[in-house]
Amino acid sequence: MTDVYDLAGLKASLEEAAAAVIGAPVAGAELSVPPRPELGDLSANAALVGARVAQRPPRELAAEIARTWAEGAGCEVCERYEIAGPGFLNLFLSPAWYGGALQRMLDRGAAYGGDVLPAAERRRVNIEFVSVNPTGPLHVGHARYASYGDALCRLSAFAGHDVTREFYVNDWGTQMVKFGQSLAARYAQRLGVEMPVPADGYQGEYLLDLADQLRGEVGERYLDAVREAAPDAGRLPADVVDAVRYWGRDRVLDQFRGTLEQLRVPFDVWTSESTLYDGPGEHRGFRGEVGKALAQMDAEGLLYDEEGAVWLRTTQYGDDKDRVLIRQTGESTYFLSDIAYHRDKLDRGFEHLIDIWGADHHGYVARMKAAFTALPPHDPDALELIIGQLVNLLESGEQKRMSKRRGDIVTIDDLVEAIGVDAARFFLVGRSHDSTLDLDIGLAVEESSKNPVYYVQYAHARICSILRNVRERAPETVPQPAASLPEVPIEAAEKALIKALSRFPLVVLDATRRRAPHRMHTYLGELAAEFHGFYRVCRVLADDPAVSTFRTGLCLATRQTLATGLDLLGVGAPDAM
RNA sequence: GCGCUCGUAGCUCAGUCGGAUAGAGCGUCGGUCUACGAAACCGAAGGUCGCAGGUUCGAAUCCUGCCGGGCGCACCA
Repeated sequence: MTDVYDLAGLKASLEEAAAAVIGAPVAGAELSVPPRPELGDLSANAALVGARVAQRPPRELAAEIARTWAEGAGCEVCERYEIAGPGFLNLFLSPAWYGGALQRMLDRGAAYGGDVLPAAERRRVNIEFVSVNPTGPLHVGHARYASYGDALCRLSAFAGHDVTREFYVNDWGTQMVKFGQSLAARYAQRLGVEMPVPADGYQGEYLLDLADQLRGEVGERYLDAVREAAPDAGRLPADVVDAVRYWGRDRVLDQFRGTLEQLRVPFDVWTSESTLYDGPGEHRGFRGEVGKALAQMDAEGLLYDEEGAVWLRTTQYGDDKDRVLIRQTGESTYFLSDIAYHRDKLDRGFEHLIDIWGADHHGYVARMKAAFTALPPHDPDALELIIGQLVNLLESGEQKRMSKRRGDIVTIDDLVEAIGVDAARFFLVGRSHDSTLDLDIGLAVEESSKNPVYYVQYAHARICSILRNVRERAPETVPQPAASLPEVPIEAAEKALIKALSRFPLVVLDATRRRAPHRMHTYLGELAAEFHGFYRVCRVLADDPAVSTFRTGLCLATRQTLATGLDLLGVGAPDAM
């Protein structure tokens, strides 16, 4: 079933040969491009990796693997091979391999690179990201997680997972009460009532606009309540604060949707924390999903009462200390909501849960993992917590602190307006999520024309231009969908480009498995560079029509791969720039 | 103090489940448009891969210790 014209298949066939020689499967063998072209087209380290198990010298092993492979699976495509260095097996592939590989890419069209996950690895997966309390605008930090999460979703779905994208709305608890009080205070001010925003409330100016809107909709409905409580927003009656905060939440969520849509980050499901407290059943004074979770934890004997609070024994599952679920005041903690929420996600039929959190939440990982494991099905591997590092905001080299409550933030809308969606997305997903990211807005604007995204997009536009030329001046050389490409001599630059293209499915697989979309970013830069190199050396509209047809096919495959890869990162592929 | 994480070229970063002479972009210097897009290409300069040990045929990659930056260590979220 392995197809040696596909890089993954070629690798598999080499591993089979190695396994046959050694008598045991080799783990961790890689197929790479050698550092210098004269060393060969591809290089396999199977003999080096397998030497220890086989208890034989690597070079001797490599020779035997090479012979087995070249006489078996590789006989059609192996021109010759060399054993090099400590035991690398360097392959020189025949022109037939290059033609066959390109042919397969064209045959698959837009599907090329997709469905690469083995069936056994595919899951119904829920990816939750951005999730933020709806108390103010989304800022550039959120943009990073939005870009990362969205790219991970696109990659995972393309690779073969069944992906649901979810946004968890933290609209319950202390922060939301502060938000309600702050908004009510701004509303009061608009009505001429003296009521400052609470010191630990949300000071941002965006609340002024919301307050105006609120006043426009409800008029003076809350005037009496506001006068009664003034000047202390903390004395506002709960029903007023609730009404205001839920109204405000809905407005903020509308803004979220608009901003995220503009950033090309769609969500399938929006779940409100507050809805977890609604529903049938009751346990320890809580209903809905939260009540269900509490009942289940009691059934497992995980809860105890102490100092007037209800605690969960997370220490039994690796946490530093036990955690409070129900406070002395009788209120739930955020942690309790979160347990109920994750339990519910499993109930909804997901086999694998991924949460993407900012580094400022990493202290929360151990307890979440512990709680999740404590509940059936007691499977820690079903929940994957990905910690993304933060965005460092700089202003002319100086570090700048953002605070949502202070209202001192650079929003996603600001960023998109400044440099555009494509440049923003490409930049934000260009580095590993494990590294902190410096962002200087001023510098980003100044340098946006140098953003590497244009390098990749330029390659795409250039190909489109070439293809327009070919269709106009030599339409008969455009490869026909059903026909095979002609056999022609293949230049080194063409080989390099085909090799780069043939890596694409492996990059999709690797980026998906490692949750590392930035690998696609890096790859696209390399692919574009190979194309520009090809373009310099090889004329597509050649004297020989067969050569033109082959090269046009190469352009088509490159154009498709660039477009697919860019789309996986949420970036557009323009026909002209 | 404890935990997580990062430390690679002047700057921003790839490469990190061990592999050949450690890469890219930006910046600097020099060269390429009378044939398909110069937003491109070619070349040069630029490195104790934070430091010190260890593991082995082989370490930027794994282990230990130290140094430095970021982030956490709530009955906030």
